[in-house]
Amino acid sequence: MTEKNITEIPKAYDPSAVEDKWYKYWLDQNIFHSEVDKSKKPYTIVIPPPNVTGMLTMGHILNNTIQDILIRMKRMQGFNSCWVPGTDHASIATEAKVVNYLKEKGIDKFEIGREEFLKHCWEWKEKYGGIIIQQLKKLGVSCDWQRERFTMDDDYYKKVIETFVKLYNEGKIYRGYRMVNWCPASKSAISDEEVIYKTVNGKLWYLKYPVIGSEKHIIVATTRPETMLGDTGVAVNPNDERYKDLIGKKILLPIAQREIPIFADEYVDMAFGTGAVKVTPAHDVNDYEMGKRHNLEFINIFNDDASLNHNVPEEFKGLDRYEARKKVVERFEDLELLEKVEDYQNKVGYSERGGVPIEPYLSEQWFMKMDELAAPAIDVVKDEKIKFYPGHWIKTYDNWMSNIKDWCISRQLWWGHRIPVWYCVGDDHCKIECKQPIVSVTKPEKCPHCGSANLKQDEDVLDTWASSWLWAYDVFKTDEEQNYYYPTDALVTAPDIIFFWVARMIMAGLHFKKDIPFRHVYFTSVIRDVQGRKMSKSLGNSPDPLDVIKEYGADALRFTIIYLAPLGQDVLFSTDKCEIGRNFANKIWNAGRFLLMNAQNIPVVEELKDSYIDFSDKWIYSRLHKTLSDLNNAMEKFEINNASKIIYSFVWNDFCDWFIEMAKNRLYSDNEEVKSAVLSRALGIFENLLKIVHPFMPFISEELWHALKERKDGESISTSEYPKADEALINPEAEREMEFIQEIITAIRNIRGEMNIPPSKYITAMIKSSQVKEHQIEYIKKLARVEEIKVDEHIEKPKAGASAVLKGCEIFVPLKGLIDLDVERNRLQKEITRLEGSLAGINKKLSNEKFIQNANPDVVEKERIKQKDWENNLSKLKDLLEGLNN
RNA sequence: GGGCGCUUAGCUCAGUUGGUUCAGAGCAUCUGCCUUACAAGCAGAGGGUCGGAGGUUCGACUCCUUCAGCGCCCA
Repeated sequence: MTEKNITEIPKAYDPSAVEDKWYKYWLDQNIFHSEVDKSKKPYTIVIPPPNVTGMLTMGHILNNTIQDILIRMKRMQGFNSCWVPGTDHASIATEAKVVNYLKEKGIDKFEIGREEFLKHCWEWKEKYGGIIIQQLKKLGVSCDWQRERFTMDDDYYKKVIETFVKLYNEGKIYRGYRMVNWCPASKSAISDEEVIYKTVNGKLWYLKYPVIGSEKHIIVATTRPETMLGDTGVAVNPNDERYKDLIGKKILLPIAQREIPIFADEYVDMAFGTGAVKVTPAHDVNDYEMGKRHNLEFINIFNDDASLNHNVPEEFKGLDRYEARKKVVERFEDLELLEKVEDYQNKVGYSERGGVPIEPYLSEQWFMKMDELAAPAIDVVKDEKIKFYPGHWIKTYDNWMSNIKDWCISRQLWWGHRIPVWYCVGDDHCKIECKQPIVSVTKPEKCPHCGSANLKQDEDVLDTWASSWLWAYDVFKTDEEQNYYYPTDALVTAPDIIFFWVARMIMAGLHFKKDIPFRHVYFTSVIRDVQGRKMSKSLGNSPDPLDVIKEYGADALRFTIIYLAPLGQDVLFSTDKCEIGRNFANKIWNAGRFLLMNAQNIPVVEELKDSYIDFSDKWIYSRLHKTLSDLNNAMEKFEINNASKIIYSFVWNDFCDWFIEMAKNRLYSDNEEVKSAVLSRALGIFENLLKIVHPFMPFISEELWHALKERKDGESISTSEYPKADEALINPEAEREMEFIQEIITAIRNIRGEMNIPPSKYITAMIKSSQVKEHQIEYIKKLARVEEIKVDEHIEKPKAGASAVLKGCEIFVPLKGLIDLDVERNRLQKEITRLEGSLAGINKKLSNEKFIQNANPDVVEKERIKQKDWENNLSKLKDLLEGLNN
């Protein structure tokens, strides 16, 4: 990169001018690519794969910025950083999109058949699959794009299939006719975790069922009257006196005209409704259990789209479940069997993807046995072999894992990993054994039992998570790579997939790789709008991250979102908050601009040693190394939000507000050697500053890093060495001295502010002290805009003037004719009041015998010193106030 | 019903092992400034007694109990 003409450096940082340029540079230089290198320690992250056809959201921005910060920092610290990106085929979501798309064109999935449909899916994937990846690049993430994976890549696909076969052979996968959560929209089973419970305002219908051989009715309450067509019993609690005499009798089910028993079961809650419940074993989980206990009939009344099937009276056949509900209620009214209707709030399970209420539905599905897989996975989290951030997620995880149920892994979909099971359709020679499924990675030639080649593969595909649970290691293709990169170091993910993904990855890792999949799990904040509502498409409250990047720059967005996102807290985000990041970028830009402008006229030297070093230099080194040390601590605890604040404060407060301002004195001096030393040193600090900033704001830091000096081809701040904290350079003495100067300057500025003295007016100040040293005076002059300073232990307070009392000194600002006595009295009085308050507290404490006895002697001593200092200051202030009144 | 989290300046949030130089930051507000890096800026100021109650302690925003409100997860 060539030297820039400084006059060309614009006053305001323009991200659009630099971001694309550097991203291309990083890719061209292959900086993000990692290869196995046994001489270096790996630092590995696998991306939580976004849906292949998804769009970038603010959640992705937060999540991926965090990962990039970790990866970039480790890369600079000498680790072999490897961040594997990729996408997830998102079986149900993608299939739904394609189905809808085809429907609009008048094409039906089932008419065109599986093969043709899958072609459309792949086309869709090719068309939209790259979008989110391209969007991520705009954010500046340093993924190893050569390693980009997709959960349906050929080799990954094969791993998923092999895993199924392996687990089947271990007896952990079985097929069963069970009640599952059925999504009538996608016509597929879904897992428990894909059911979202919503509170809805419904009704409670009280239906009268006539008891056979009696004039009596038994009244049952239900939120779903249409399911009565599948009722095969009525249950009451055995202890319920009201119904004791009815147990064992039968009722004649209205409409269906079926005789069904009244029986007793402990499960029934006597307090709910009438205490008698209708039992529909084929369409309710609890009823299913009761049905099994009492040998009831299981009558399935629904088709796979939740319309009524042939098991109901003619007039109901084909009706949608909600139409059927209306009609059942009408019929009960006609029959005068509707006792009453009440408003009722209940929780209804909705299909996460289909968006419609799920139907408990009996069907043949594949399940995975979970208890044995879960046991070791519980331990590694409990023992903190895997650490969660924030830690409170451990309990949630533990609770779920300890009550884990078998996992329904089959989906009645086509887009996904087709279950590697074949069935013998056979012919006349089939034997009993031919009914057994043939489980095989590749298609078997023939049935092992009867020899028939007439085999049919299972129509279903696997749940998406049954593929992505292998992500942590099967993204690495060879054993060598897996051995090197696995276990990965950190997983950064949204908390809502803790069960879907995190838990299952841990189980897969432990079971198949005999090791944890990652050492640290960072659960990100949830991004909300300023009103605290979740970002959602339907609310339209979710800004398009690309628009935000366009307006503020990727660095600004990255920094802002991190700055706003404390560990374990939700983030209330709005686009205009990106001013935080934009302004910060601009501040860094201008600090650089200032130094570079000076570098035009002042020679920069490489070798500085200790030439012309003064306390302000020592102080900024001290601050730098304290910052690095704090930063390390924060990052170790994954307090990334805190880290961003540490950086912000160092850059803005220490470096810009104080160090640069003080450096100006010497930069504008006549001594060329001093100027050169000061500027060179400032540039050195600034380069370190850029490195600290880089993981958070990669673009601007790269741009300025190159502007600082001539760099070799291919060099990048990304691969430069991260500064190490050096405890020896943390200098308490310089910090104390600086603090003293800062207090004096602030005191004078305060007087200026309160007296409304404009910056253009220079003033005189007197400092009564024995501690102010000669070399400090110029700094005080410069920063407090003072023309002349007198320092002496024996200075007398001038007649008309403002004053301030600090530890170790008194400050007087003569203001003949300018002083407003009332303002000055108020200033002093305010300070007196404050001190008196503090002193009262400390006096009380020190006069408390028990405090003296029980408190740590160091604490007592500290309090005594404070007491003395404050008393001293107080009496001086009182004298000053007194003097003012005379 | 079970679990988890939150309640600190007008707003959004920090506050590690309990000690009035930790009651703090950013934004917002007020005042004065285009001071030759930055008005996307500089300097100064006002503003909270830390949800309520009780307890432990010489001492609690910080520990315990309880109540109230808000949010999330699971059943």
